Amino acid sequence: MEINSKYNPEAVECKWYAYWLKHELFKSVPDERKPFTIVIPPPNVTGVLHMGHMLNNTIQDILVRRARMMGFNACWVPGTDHASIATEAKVVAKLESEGLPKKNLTREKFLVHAWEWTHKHGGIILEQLKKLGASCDWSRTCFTMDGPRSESVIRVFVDLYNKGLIYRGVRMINWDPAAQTAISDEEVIHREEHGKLYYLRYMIAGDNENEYCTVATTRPETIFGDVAVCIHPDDPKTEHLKGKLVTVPIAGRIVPIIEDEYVDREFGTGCLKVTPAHDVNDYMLGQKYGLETIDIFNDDGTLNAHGMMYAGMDRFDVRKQIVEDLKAAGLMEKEEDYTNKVGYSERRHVPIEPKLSMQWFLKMEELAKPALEAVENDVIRFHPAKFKHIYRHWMVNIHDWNISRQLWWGHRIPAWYLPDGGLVVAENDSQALQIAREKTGNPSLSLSDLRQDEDCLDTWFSSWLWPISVFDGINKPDNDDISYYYPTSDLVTGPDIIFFWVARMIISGYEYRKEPCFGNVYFTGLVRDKQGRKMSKSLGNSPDPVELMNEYGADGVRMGMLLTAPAGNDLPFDDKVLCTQGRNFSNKIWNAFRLVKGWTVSDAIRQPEASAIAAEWFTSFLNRTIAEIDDLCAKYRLSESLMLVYKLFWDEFSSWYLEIVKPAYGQPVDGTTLRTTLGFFDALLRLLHPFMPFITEELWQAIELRKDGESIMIAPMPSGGDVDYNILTNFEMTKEIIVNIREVYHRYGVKKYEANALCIDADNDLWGKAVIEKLSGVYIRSVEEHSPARLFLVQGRKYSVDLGESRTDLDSEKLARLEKDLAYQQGFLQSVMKKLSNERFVANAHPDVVANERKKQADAENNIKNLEVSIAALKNI
RNA sequence: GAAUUGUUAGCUCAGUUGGUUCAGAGCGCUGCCUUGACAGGGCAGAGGUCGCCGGUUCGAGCCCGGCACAGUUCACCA
Repeated sequence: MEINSKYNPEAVECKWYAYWLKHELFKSVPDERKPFTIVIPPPNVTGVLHMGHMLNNTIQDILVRRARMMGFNACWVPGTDHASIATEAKVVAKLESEGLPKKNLTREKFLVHAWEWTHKHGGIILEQLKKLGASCDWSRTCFTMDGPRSESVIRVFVDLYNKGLIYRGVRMINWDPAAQTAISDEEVIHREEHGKLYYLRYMIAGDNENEYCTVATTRPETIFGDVAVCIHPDDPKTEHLKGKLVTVPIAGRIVPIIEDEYVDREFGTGCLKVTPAHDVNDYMLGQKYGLETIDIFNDDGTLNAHGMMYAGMDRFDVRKQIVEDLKAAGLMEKEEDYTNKVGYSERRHVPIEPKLSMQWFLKMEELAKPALEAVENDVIRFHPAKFKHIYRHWMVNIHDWNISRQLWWGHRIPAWYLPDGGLVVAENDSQALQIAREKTGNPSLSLSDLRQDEDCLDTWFSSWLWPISVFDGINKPDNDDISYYYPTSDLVTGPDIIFFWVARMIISGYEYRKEPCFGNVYFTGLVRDKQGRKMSKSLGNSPDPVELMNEYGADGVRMGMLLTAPAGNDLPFDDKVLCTQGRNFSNKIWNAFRLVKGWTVSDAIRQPEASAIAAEWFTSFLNRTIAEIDDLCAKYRLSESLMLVYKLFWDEFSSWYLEIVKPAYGQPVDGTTLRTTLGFFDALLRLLHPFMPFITEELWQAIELRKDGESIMIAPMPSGGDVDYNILTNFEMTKEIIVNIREVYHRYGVKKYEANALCIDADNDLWGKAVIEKLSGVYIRSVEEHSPARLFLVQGRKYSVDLGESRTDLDSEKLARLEKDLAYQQGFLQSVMKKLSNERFVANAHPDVVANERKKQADAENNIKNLEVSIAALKNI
C-alpha cells in the first residue's frame, strides 16, 4: 500500500465534508437522547469570514463534535444577521455610486435594492464555514429577517408594549449624523481626543458695556443653542454675576445667568454655557429651569437656520470659522490645549451628536433583575469568570434601551398613528385597524387613515431573541424543537458584545421562557496580529482564512489557532508559526499511520515482551490522559486539552510507544501488537476528532473497512478506564534510564546498534528490561563494580554503560556533570536539613510534610554517597 | 476619574487548598544525527532572583499592604 509521505488536506477535506452532508450527520431532530445545543452568533449576512469567525466557530465546532461523540443529540444552529445599520450603509453607498441617492427612493424601492444586495452577497460566509468543517445543522439555517424571525420580533414588540415596557418619548439620544439615525448608548465609543478649550466672552447686558463673563467650552459652534449661562450659587468668583443677563457672542441673544450646584467651581472659569439641545447635562439643567431648547443642527450634522450665517455648514467647519470670527470680534479670550472624550458612532466612526429626539425605548430595570441573578449565582456560567464583574456593573447601572432606528433595513416598528393623534401597536395592519376602530369608536376608519411608524428596530432587538427564535419558540412556545433544545447549552462569543447581545439574550430568555437561554458562555479573545495589533482592513494585517486553509489545511489552521488561545485571552496570531505547527501535527499523525499501515503481520510470531509492556503502559497512560482531557474540557480549557492530546500523540504514542513496538525493518509484526496498536490509534483519532475533524476521519476510515454512512463523527468518545499507577511510575523510570543511556551514547559518539551493555547492581530487580534493550540497543547484565565514567543514578540506583575496554578514558565532561549534580544534591540536603533542624518547623508543620522531608534527606544522602564514590573513582582512572 | 484583570524562560501561557523533588509546557533557540513512518523528522541540551518594595508565616510564585507598568470595562465635568 503506497501512501504519500506528506498529508494532502485539500482532497481529503472536500471528500469528507461532502460525505458528512450526504449522510446528514450534522442533522438533529429531537429524540430520547439528551440535547446539546449551540446557536451560532449570526454573522452579518453580507460579511465574509475573518480570523475572529475562525476562532469562534472552531471552538463551537469542537464543543459540538465532542458532545455528539459523547452521546448527546448535538444541534448547532447556523444563521445570519441582517445587520441593519451596516447593511443599509453598504446599500446606500452602492446606490449612491450609481447615482441613486437614498432620498430619491421610496422605502419600498429601497428595500427591493437591499434584498437584491442581500441575496447577492448573503450566505457566502456560511459556505466558508463549511470549509472550516463546521458541523452545523444546515437544514436549520435562519436569518434574523426571515419569516418566523420577523414575526417573533413583532410579537415581542407588541407584547412588551402591552406590558407597558416599551414607550415612546422625546429623550436626549445619540445621533449618528452619517447614518442619520439614533443609536443606543452601547453603540457609542468614547475616544480620547486632543482638542482645545475655548474661553469666550459673554458681555453683560446693561449699562456698563465693558463688563463680561468668560465661559470655557470645547464646542464654540453650539453657542447658537445657548439659552443661559450657569454659575455655582456659592462661588465668590462669580458672585457678581448673579441675576444678570448676558449676550451670547455672535448669536446676539440675551440670556439669563442661572445658578446651580451642578457647576464645577474648579473647572474653567466657573461659568458654564447652557445648551439644552446639544448636551445631556445642559438638557437636565434646561428641564430643571424651564429653559427653551434650540436645536441648531440638521440631521446630517450641518447647521440649520439657527446657525445664522453659518447655516448649511458642517459642524466642524463651523467650529473653525467661528473661532476665527470670535477672535476678530475680540470675544475670544484664549484657547488652551485640552484632552477630552468624544463619543463616536461604533459603525460609522463619526462623532455622535447628542440630540433631543422622539424615539422608542424599552424599560430595562425590571427585565434585568433575573438576568443579573442568573450570572451572579452561576446558573449561567461565564468562562473565564472575570467577565462576571463587567456584566454585573452594566446590569446594575442599566439604562433604558433605545430600540428605534431611523433606517429602513430592518423590522419596521409595528405602530400606527391615528388621524387625530394617538397610536396603536399591533402585529399587522389589519389588526391595527381593528384596534384603532375600537379605540376611536369610529368604525369607518380605514387603513389609509393610519400611518405606520417609519422607523425600524435596532438589529439587536432581533438577535436578542435568537436562542428562542431559531426554534420558533416565540411564535409557537410549545413546539417540539423549543421544548427539546432549549435552554441551549453553550454560547461562544467575543466579550465585545457582552452587553449588545449576551446580556440581552439572557434578559429575553427569562422574559419569554422563564429559563436561562444557555448554561455556559465561552468568551473568546481577540485575534491580533503578531505585533499585537487588532486585525483590521485598513491595516491590511488580517490574513484571509480561506487562503490559510488552502495552504495549511483546515485542520492545521484550527489546531494552530486553538493551541494558544485560552478562553478570554487575546491571540497574537502569527500564521506562519501557528499554522505550521498545526500542519506539522497533521503530518505527524499521517506518518504514524503510514508506519502502522505499512507493517506486515504474522500470527506466527509471539508478541515481544517489550511490546507487551508498552501496550500495558500506554493503556494506562491513555486512560489517565482521557480523564485529564475530560476534566479540562469540562472547565472549558480547550487549549490545554488540545495540548494534552498533542503531547499524548506525539511524545507518548509516537516517540515512545511506536518506537518500542516497531518491528525491525522489513520484519513483520505480531498480530496482537498490530491489533492493540490500531486500537490505540482508533482511540487517539477519536480524541483528536473534535479538534481536527478531517484528517481523523480520513484515517479512521482507513483503519478498517467501514460501512457507508459510518463516521468517526458519531463514534463514541473514548471514555477511559483503569489506570495502573505502578506501571506509569515504573515506565517513567525506564524512560529516564534510556535517556541517560542515550546521553552516554551522545557523548561518546556511539551508535545505538553498536551493541553495548547496561550494567546494573546485582540486587537491582529492574522493571522493563525488554523496553530498555529495545530502545537502547543494550543488553543488560549485573556487575559488582560500575565503570565510573559512564555511571548515572536513577531513583537512587546506579547504572553504567559498558562501551568495551577501549573506551575507559577519563571524561572531564562527565566529571563536571557529576560534580554539578553533587553540588546540587548537597545544597538540596542543606536546605532540607535546615528545615528539619528548625524546631518550629518540626513542631508546626503537618506530620506528613515532616516525614516527606526526612525521606528527602535520606534520598539526598544516598545520592551524595553514590556521587562521591563515582567522582573519586573517576578521578583515579 | 472609578471599577476590574494581569505582570512567571526570547514568544504565548499553565501553576488548584502556602510545603522547597514545582519553578513547568508548547513554540523558538543551541548541538549532534541521511538506518527505512515523518528533516513538516529524530535525539540531547541551554534559558527564569516568578514586575518592584515591605509584611504575615517555621516556610511565599501562591496570602496581605504599597508602588510601577500594561490591558479591559464603565463614567456627563463644560
